[in-house]
Amino acid sequence: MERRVRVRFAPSPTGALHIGGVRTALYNYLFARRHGGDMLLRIEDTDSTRFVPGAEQYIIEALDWLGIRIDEGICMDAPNGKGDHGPYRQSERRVIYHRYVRQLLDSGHAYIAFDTPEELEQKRAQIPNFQYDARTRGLMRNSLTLPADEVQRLLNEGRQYVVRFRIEPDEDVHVHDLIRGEVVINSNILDDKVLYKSADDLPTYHLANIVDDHLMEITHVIRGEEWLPSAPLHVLLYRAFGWEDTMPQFAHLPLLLKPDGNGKLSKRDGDRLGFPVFPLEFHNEKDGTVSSGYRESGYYPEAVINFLALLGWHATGDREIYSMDELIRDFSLDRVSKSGAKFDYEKGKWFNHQYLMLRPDDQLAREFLPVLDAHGIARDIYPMPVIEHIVGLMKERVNFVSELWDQCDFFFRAPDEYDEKSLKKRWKEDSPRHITELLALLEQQDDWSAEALDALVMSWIAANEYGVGLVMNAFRICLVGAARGPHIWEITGVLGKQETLRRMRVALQNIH
RNA sequence: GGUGCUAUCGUCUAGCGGUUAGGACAAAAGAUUCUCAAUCUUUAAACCGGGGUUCGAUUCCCCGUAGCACUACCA
Repeated sequence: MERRVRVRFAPSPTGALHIGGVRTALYNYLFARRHGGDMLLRIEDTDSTRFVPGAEQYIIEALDWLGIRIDEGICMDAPNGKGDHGPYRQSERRVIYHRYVRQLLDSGHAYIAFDTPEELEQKRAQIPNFQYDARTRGLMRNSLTLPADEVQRLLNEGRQYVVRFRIEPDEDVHVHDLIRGEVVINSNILDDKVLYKSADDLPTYHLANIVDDHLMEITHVIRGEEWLPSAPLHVLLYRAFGWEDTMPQFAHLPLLLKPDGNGKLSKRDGDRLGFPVFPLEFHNEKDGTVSSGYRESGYYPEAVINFLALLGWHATGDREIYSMDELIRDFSLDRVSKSGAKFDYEKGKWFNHQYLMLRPDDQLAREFLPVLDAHGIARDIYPMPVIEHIVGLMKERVNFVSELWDQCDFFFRAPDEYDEKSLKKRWKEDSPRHITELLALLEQQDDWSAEALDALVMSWIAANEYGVGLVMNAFRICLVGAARGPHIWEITGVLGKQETLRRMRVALQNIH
C-alpha cells in the first residue's frame, strides 16, 4: 500500500534556527509538496537544560518569512499545533514515551542503569575507548548485573537512573539511504544509548524521535548528515518496537561547510566572516547575544530560498533561478549531492540582485522609503513617481535596497563636500570658467528636457572646442559632488532647473 | 584512536564508459561612456594519486590520500 508522504522538520529550540537547519526544512518542504504530502513541524525540546526562550517562536517566524508552510504541528496559525497526531512538542508527550520505554524494558530490549555521571567519567578515564555496550555493561551497575530486589530497592529509594537500549553485538546493520545508497555499520561500534533519563522524566532524542516519527506516520526522514552514524541505532529501535514494516525511508543531506578553512558552518562563523548564518535577527535572552539575520540584512526570502536550494541540490542543466513553485516541481532527492557544500556568501548576494531586478519599480520605491527616513530625508521631497524613476534608474547597480542610498543620495540632498579624488582628476584649471559659461547658458534655457539640454550643451561645447569629458565631468561634480551617478541629463531631469543652477553656483563658490 | 560518509575549475555544480569536460559566482581583459556602476564580449581556471575492469575511464571496482561527520544522561 502506498502511504501518503509525510515528512517533518524537527528542530530543537536551543537558539536561532541555523541556516543549515533552514535548508533541511526547505528540502523537507520541497519533497512534501512535490509528492503532495504533508510537512510537519515538531519541537524536540527533550533537553530541558538547553532550552532557550523565544527560540520556538523564532523558528515559526523564520519558516513563515521564507514561505515554508507547515501543514501539521506547531505553526504560525496554531502555536500549540494543529493536526490529530499531537501534541507536537516533545516535552508535552511524556506519558506517551513512558509507555514505549516500558515496552522496551518488558521485551528485554532495554535495561535500567544506575551509573552516575561521575562513575561513567571514571570508567572512561580507566578504560581507553570506553563504550557502554555488550562488552562492558556487565561491569556496570544496571538491572542486568544487579539482583532484581536490589534494582527495586534503588528504584523505590528514588535513585536517579537511565534506561539504556540493549544492543546485540556482532551484527551488520543495513541502512538504506535515499541519497547514499546502502550503508552498513556493525553493531559493535554502537553503544547502549540512553533512551530515557529519570532526572527530568524525559526521553533522549533517539527514543523520542523514533516514537514520534512512528506515531506521526512519517514516511521519509530527511535530515543532516551528522545523523548518519546514528541511523543504524534508529533502525534497531524500529525493529525492537516491531515497526520495521512502516519504518520511514532515510535521506541524509550533505552538510553546509565554512566558506574558509575546514569544518561545518557554525553559529559563530557569521560574526567571524561578516555575514548572517540565521534567517532572522535573534536576541538570545539566555546569553544576551544578538545574531544578525538575512531578513534584516535586506535579503528577499525568495533569494535566500533559491540560494539555499542550490547548495546541495541541482537539476540537470544550467538553470540557476528557481521560484519556490519551480523548485517544488523539479526537486528530487536523487539529485541531492553527497558531498558537503561550502557556503558561498558572494553568490547569495548575486541571487538577491536577481530578485531585486525582478521587482517592479513602484514596489522597490516603497521599500526604499524607510531608507530615506533613516537618512532624514522627507518622504514628500519628490512625488512617488519620481522616486520610482530614481529607483528604476539605479536598481541594476545594487544587491540590496539599502545600497540604493549610496548610489542616489545626491538626488535627495545637495553635496556638502566634493570628493577629493574626483576633483583632482576631473576639476581642471578651466573648469570654473566652463561652469560659469554653462551656468549662463542654462539660465536662458526653458526647455529642460534631456534632448534639448543635450543638443544645447553639446553644440556649445563643439562651438567653443571644449572637451566634452572635461566639461561634463566638472558639471557632474557640481551636481553630485563626485564622479559617479547615472547619465547627467537624468540628474538634471530629476533636480530641475532651479536646483541644478543652484548647485552650480554653490560649487563655483566652494571649489577652489 | 575507532566507525562512517565524501572527493570535477578558488566556490556552487552539469556530466550518469567515447564530450574541444558545460553553466553560474568570484577574478582578469576588452567594448561602451561625461563619471561610477551596470551591461555585453572574451580570457584564465578542474576530473586527488595508484592499481584494476574495459577496445576505451572523470564516470564502474579496490587500495591509498585528503576532507568532513559521529564517537554525551545534546540534538
